[in-house]
Amino acid sequence: MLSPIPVPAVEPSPKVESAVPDTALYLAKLNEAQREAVEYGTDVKNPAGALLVIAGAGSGKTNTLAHRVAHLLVKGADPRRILLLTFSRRAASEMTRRVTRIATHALGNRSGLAQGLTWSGTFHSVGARLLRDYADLVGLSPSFTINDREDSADLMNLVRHELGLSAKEKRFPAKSTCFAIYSRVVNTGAPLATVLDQAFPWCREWEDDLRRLFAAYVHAKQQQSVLDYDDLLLYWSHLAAEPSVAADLSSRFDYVLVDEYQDTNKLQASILLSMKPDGRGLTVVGDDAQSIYSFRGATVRNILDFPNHFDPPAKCVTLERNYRSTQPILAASNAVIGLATERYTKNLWTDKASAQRPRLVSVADEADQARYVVEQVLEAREGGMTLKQQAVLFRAAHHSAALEIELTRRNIPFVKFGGLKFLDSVHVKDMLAVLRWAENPRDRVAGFRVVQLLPGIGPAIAGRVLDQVAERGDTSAALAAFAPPPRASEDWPVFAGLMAKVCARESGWPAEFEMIRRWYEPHLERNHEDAAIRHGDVLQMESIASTYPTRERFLTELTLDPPDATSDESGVPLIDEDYLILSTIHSAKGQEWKNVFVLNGVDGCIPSDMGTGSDEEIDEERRLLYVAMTRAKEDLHIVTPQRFYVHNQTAMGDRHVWAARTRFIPAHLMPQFEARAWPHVPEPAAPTAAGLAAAAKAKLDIAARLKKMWE
DNA sequence: TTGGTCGGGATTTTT
DNA sequence: TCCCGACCAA
Repeated sequence: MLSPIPVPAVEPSPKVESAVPDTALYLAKLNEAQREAVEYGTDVKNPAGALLVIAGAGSGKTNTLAHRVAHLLVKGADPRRILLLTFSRRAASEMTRRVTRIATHALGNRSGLAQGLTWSGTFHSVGARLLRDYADLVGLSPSFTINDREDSADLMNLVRHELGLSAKEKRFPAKSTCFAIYSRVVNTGAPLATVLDQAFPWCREWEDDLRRLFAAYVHAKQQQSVLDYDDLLLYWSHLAAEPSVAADLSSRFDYVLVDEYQDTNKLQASILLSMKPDGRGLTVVGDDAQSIYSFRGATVRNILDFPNHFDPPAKCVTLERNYRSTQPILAASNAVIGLATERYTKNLWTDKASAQRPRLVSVADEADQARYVVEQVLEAREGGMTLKQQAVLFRAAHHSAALEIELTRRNIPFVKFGGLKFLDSVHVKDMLAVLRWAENPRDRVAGFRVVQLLPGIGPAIAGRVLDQVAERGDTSAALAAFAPPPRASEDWPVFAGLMAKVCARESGWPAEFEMIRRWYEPHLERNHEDAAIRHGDVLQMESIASTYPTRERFLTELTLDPPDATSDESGVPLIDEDYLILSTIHSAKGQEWKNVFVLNGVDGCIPSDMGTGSDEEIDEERRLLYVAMTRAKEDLHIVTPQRFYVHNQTAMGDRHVWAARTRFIPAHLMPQFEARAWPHVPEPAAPTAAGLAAAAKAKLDIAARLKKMWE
């Protein structure tokens, strides 16, 4: 059943409209192209066709988009009928904050309007919200739960065992690989065979088994009423393609605005096109030179082909003026991206002059790289630059390992973005599994995990418990009736009692979190050496939990938008404390710092030796370096260790390799950089005769001393 | 059936 | 280095 869309309660406000001529203060601050992007087709009674904004790095993209939204509100658009799709929730809240600020200037005390901007978030989170509204219609239980990547891989693994694929002679691909293949097929819409050829050639031989596995996986998800990330898009796209629903769905929103459009995939594009088939009210913003998510199925074609999806073609505005970086940094970045095989749609310029070219620093190894960064960071701080204004970027999360050790040793606080997540730790997952199982008793992965927390219960008995629960359709009753093995007889009734209370929502949210935590504590102590640190995490989770209104909201939002920073184990720095930023290049998207260090500017890291298969992959790695470089406002250091250690790779004897400077900075680009070696090696002074004699004497002395040890 | 130990193998980036 | 499956003892 579709609920009618509420009529906007916003009364028209002629006073405001007439008080805001085109030269309004907030518009006057924009440059010409930005203003064009902000003002295009904002007659609220008659939204114009699609708009594409190509916004180069540092060209004020977020600001422009925020102004456009604010401008729409000023012109009388209903904030509840604006859909704002951003890349992360962090980007969404940043956007809301700016819109509020701009609207406050323009609207005075009516700025509360921006609070009504409730439909903003990632494709996935918006998808989840819409699907709860339309759950009945698509045959979903409204209490469906969402599996994160690990959970999805676990489910894939359960299914794989059931199909007997784990007992093959040759080893079947790992569960996470299976899931990655599945996900890529869904997101690109390409046939399995193609995906295997292009991205997973070493799994080619398993095609038939994989197809069976995926069919069973889909079946299992439906049985258990769980969705994975891809399902949120997949269900949404099917919903939007269904004529009877499509009209209702698309009429919910007058304006749809999408940020970081270069990182959307085919599925996401199809959703947009079915929501706004004629493009009216649709705005997408992005930069084809910053597309770095093709491993997730994103395709630059989305942004390049966008205009011609519509008739007449979408209006295009290009923002080419860079407000972020100094001229030498921008010149070097342009030179790097200029070597791509594909030509990009714009050339960035700036008038921020500087004499300092980006530095290309050669160091001996990763240890020296870490020391160099620390020395430079501290020096900049001496010069008045806070740690927060500086960032260290790298291709893969583990590249910062040596640096993290050095920072910890020197007591320099840091926060790391990307890589291992809060959610990936076992204790966090254990707690979430209890909640998820209570929320959705059919969620087998969650139940399987929870039941096995009890000593004396392993996979076999856990399987039986879950079968009982499924049979009865009532978790509390099934658990109460279950006869546990002797070893678990003491723990069992306590556990069954806990689940009964949680399932019945007896204590309510968030009180039940504390109840579960108390039950979990002894198990945590028993299973982990470092229980104290983990316990701290669980307490932190408890305080996060209390900020959500319901259990369902907590679960959904935590899986779709987990806290993405992990920090040094010595303690999470307080918000107002100063700390250095460490981040994967992917997680640095959209951000900027005064002083930026790029680690491991060598072949094998950038480009990653995993991504050198095809020209497309190499170009993506090149864009990655471009993204990293264009984060810098004033100073940029690309560090190239001549020797670095190989992690997580088939150790063919050698634990390290001799590395060459990244191929993206060939010799003819060197004039763009200031090359230097660190530490500075002074010319060795020629030994004097006296010195040699002294050395010879020392050698003898030492030899004598060593002998003496054993006398 | 559980839970421990042992050995072989491993593909980066995230919603 | 860490993860996963195989194997074994209780």
